[in-house]
This record gives sequence, structure tokens and C-alpha cells, in this order.
Amino acid sequence: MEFERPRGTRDFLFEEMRQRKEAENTLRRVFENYGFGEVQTPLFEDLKLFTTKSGEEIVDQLYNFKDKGGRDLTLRPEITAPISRLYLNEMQKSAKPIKLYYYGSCFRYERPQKGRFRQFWQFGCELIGAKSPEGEAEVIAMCNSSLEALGITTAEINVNHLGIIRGLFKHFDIDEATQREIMIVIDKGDKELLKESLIGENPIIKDNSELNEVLLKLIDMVGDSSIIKDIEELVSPYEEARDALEEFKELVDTLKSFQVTNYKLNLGVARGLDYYTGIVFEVYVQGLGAQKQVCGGGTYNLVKLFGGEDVASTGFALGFDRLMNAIEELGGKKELPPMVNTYVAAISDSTRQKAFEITQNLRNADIPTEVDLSRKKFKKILSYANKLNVKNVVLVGERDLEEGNVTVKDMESGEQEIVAVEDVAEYIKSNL
RNA sequence: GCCGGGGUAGGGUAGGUGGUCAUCCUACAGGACUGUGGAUCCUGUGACUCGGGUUCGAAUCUCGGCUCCGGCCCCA
Repeated sequence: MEFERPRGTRDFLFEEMRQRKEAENTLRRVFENYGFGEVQTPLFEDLKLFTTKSGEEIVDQLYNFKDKGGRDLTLRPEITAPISRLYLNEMQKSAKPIKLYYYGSCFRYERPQKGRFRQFWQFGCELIGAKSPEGEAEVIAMCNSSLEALGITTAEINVNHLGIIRGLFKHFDIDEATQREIMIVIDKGDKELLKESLIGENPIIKDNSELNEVLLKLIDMVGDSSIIKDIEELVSPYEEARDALEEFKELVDTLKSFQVTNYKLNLGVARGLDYYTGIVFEVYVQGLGAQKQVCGGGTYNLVKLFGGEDVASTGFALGFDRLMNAIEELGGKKELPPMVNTYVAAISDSTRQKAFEITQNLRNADIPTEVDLSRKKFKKILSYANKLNVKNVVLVGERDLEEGNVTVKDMESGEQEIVAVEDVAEYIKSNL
């Protein structure tokens, strides 16, 4: 009987795991530097938590199941809904703003492809109860810092404010279902398709060429902060969009103060779901194939959707696996030092017990150390130690031991030094 | 769910018009070498993705499953 990994899952071996941990720690450092604290929620949740947020349709992309008590549960497909639930359950009375972050795996039943797995990891944050351009600017700044810290220099942050387009819809009194339909088309990012949907043979919104024209121009606006005035010009006749535009302008000013320059305003960025009303942003890294989006975020009001009070939240989630792809693609993997730097080798059977003692002494002195556990011959031990790439090998032999000594061999230079047993730790510390 | 391309020892591969013992590199284990690694040599371990079909005979042809890769759909 042979067992295989479930489809769309991966095993991580030592080297890859170390690279992932390195990236993970880098992100933790950045997030904590911004004052965010880590939380953890369960891997599975009530199925309704996700269907309430995203609709019944998502069930066929979930790993859902009934437990023995008949409860409908599911492995989480994302972590923002659990965070909102956590907030409702435990943190409603906490001082605002609340800044939290999380790292963990999510599960989706989807067709695996490059950058897409059935178990994948998300690293994300939420800033709860601070709806303001500065809250949004800080979150975007942290996203930018994260990408910089990881060395992903080719990332582009694209920022939009959905209030502008929502304002236009409101001005023209477009119903919600139609809004959703249009947002979905915008979200696809296909200009031709959008053109067809707006001004083609069978447009989604009929008899409103003014709105269609404005929309088409609007979603085409991409560029640095200088395009704000173009946007302003375009939407100034529609007062319902003005507040959002003001917020957008403030965000741009505040991003400058937060020293974020690596971003674009992109009026074509949308998100499929209704609860995004304010700013949204997405980060793309070219060269990652079809799954180039490494981050999605924005301001939304999920808590209200789940029956809580009206509290806005700004956050983003990084697709950790895609970040790892990007790092790999950019050749930014770090050279990691060997796991251990010292090996203790008994030269003969009679000195083996002494070798264990010395090993423990070194470990107690915080020197990562390995010792032979398979009774290999001395030559094989050295050969093995060489493969581990250790710096020092402590040779424990009878002749030296009679004098209370061992020989420490430097594996890079090949030089050897006779050292008293009690001084080994100190000697090795000075020779790493 | 759909389209296309792959799956040969632990890793990387050759073979492919059906027919000796399925090739080589590497890895791993042992030895040459009982207190000295990296080199060399020798020996050993270890594979045709699974199932059906065609055939005297299938790694090879054929159909299907599984799975991997790329793309579509979707992307909370």
C-alpha cells in the first residue's frame, strides 16, 4: 500500500521550511514593528460564517463536513471572516483601534496550478475601528514595508477608492444587483470585456450612455498621484462621489507622509463583494504566471454583516506561498548557515560515552552540536560531519583523554588543536 | 468543471518503429583504509504512475483513473 499526498498539498523539507520560516519571521518583525499583535483562530469554523460573508455558492469550493454532533463545519478558506468573528466574540469592548495580525493555512477545494494550492498560507492584518485615511495609509505602508523587507522589488501596489464608483451608481440610481454585475466585470480586469458590457450591443446598463462613458474613462485611470486631478475633473459633476474623492485625496497626501511612494492609483481595481465600500488595494508581481496577485486588502464593514455594530476595518492578506514564489523568482533566497556548527566524533568504541558527555556540555553552552548515533566508523563520522558542513569536529580519542584532552579539528582549514575537555566549549565559541 | 503537455530507483535522466539482464549520473550502505573528511576505485541497494485492452510478448501501442505542470473558469 502506498500513500500519496492529497491533491494540491505539499510537503516542505528542511531547506524550503527554513526559507519559509525566514520569510515568516521577517513579516512578523515588520508587523510587530508597526504595533500589530498576533492572534490565532481555529482551522475550522461554522460553515455559516463563510456562507454569510461570501454566499452559498462558495460551498463547492470549501472543505466542509459534519462533525459527530451534526454541526456543519468547514476548514477555513480565508481568515478575515474568522477575525471578524473573533472581534465580535471577544474584543468589542477593547480600546480602539485594535491592530492584529495572523499567519496560518487556509483550505480551498480548487484546481491546483502555479501559485494555487488546496492548502495554502495567508499572512494578514486588520486594523479595527480606525476608519480614516491615516489608518488606511498605515496599513498600506506596512504592506509596502513587508514587500521591501522580503526583497520583492517588483511588486506594484494598486490602490482604488470604491466610494467614487459607488457614488456614481448612486447618482444614477443604479440598483444593487446591477452594481454587483458591473463590479464583477471590472474585477476581471478585462478592458475589452468591460467595453462590451458597457457600450456594446447588449450593455448591462441600458439607456444611460453618460454613466457608461464615465465608467469606461474612470476605470482606465491608472497612474501616480498626479492623476487625482483628472479623476476630479471627470467626477466633479456628481456630488455623490465627492466625499470619496476627498478621502482618496487625503489618503494620497497621507501616504506621502508615511513615505510610501511605490504605489499606483488604479481606478480599475475592484473587489467582487459588496461589503467593500472604501479604499481597496491589490499587489501584483509580474512573472508569477496566472496567479500574480500576492496581496488583497481594503476597508470594509464585515462586523456589521455578522450582526455587530458598525465598525470599519482595514486590512490585507498576503498570499504567503506566492510571496515565496516571488522571492524565488527574484533570486532573493537567503544563504542560510548550517543548522549545527559542531560535531562530536568518538574515535573508538571506548570513548563513545565520553563523546555524549562532551556533546551535552556543548549544547548546554548553546553551541548547536551533533554526535554520531549510529556507531559509524570514525572515518565515516568525519565524512558525515563534512557533509553537514560543520565548522568544528571534536575528536574524542583514548590517547588525548588520558591527558584530559580532546582534539578540535577545524573542517575548513583542516588544522587541529589539542584542548582540555573542560575548555572545549570556550575554545569552540572563539572559533566559529 | 474545461483545454493542452508530462509521469522510468530517494533526486536527475537514456530508451520509445513492441522482443537480451532497462542506460547513465547522483544519492544511500559497505569495502579498499582499525586515530583523520572532501579525491579515486570496487561492491551493493533501488524504478518503468495505476487499471483495463490489443498481442505469443507492452516501459514502448490504445482507452480510462490518479497525479504533476501550464492555461481557462473562479478567486472570499
